[in-house]
Amino acid sequence: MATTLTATKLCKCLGDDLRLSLVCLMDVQREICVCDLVDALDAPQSTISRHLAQLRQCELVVARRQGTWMHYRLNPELPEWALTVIETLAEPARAQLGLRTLAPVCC
Amino acid sequence: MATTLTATKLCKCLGDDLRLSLVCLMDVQREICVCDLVDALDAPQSTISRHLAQLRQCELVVARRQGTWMHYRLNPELPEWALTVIETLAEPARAQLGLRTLAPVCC
DNA sequence: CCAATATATCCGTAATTCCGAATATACGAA
DNA sequence: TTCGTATATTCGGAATTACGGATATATTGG
Repeated sequence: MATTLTATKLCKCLGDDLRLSLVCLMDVQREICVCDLVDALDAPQSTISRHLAQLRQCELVVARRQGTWMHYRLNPELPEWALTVIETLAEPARAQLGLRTLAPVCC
Repeated sequence: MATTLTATKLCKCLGDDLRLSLVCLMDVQREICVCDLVDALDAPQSTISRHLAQLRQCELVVARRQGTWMHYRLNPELPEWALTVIETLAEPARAQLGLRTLAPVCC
């Protein structure tokens, strides 16, 4: 059920270290596939997948299937304000979370 | 215990309708006192106060006492990025939350 | 000191969110 | 069809957060 993205929902999505990491990584890299996310962030696959589902449900990200792989990226139809928030947070978040820009392993 | 404001913490603070409302109101009005907040937002006083305490603890807002009243405002020493996020969210949030610009009752 | 007002904190409970192992599903290749 | 890989979903329990009535604290005025 695709609900509209509200300010509160966006913040809820970004108010979690793991989800914020996911979003930040997608903000730099155009597209990332799940396996890369799984080994970039130190968390079990099911956890990553669950958070991705949440981001999808809020329409923050979209997925593209390529064979068995799923490629995620920020929803290109994100409202202006949402994108601004994400990009504003990207830098402090990267520092806070110690995100290394990841070299794509798979695909 | 004043901890540093991280991106995640900011988002957690803003990821709640009531707290987002509080922050938005402070973003327009320079300073607001609790009683005005209590009757602007439809919630019991203890709830408002609890959320204000949380915002204070994250150093998102600061309080000034004037007699029995407490005046709250956004922390003027907020990092740039945090302020940008708040101001970016202000408009969509106001729409989402149906915030009327409140006429100060007390003080 | 006492009363009144404004605000903060406590605390038990309810609601929400999070976790990750297990399991299911989707797809390509053989 | 069967296997192997990639990803998604389920589900029960743990952890976090939210709620609000009751109560505590702070301040002013008498």
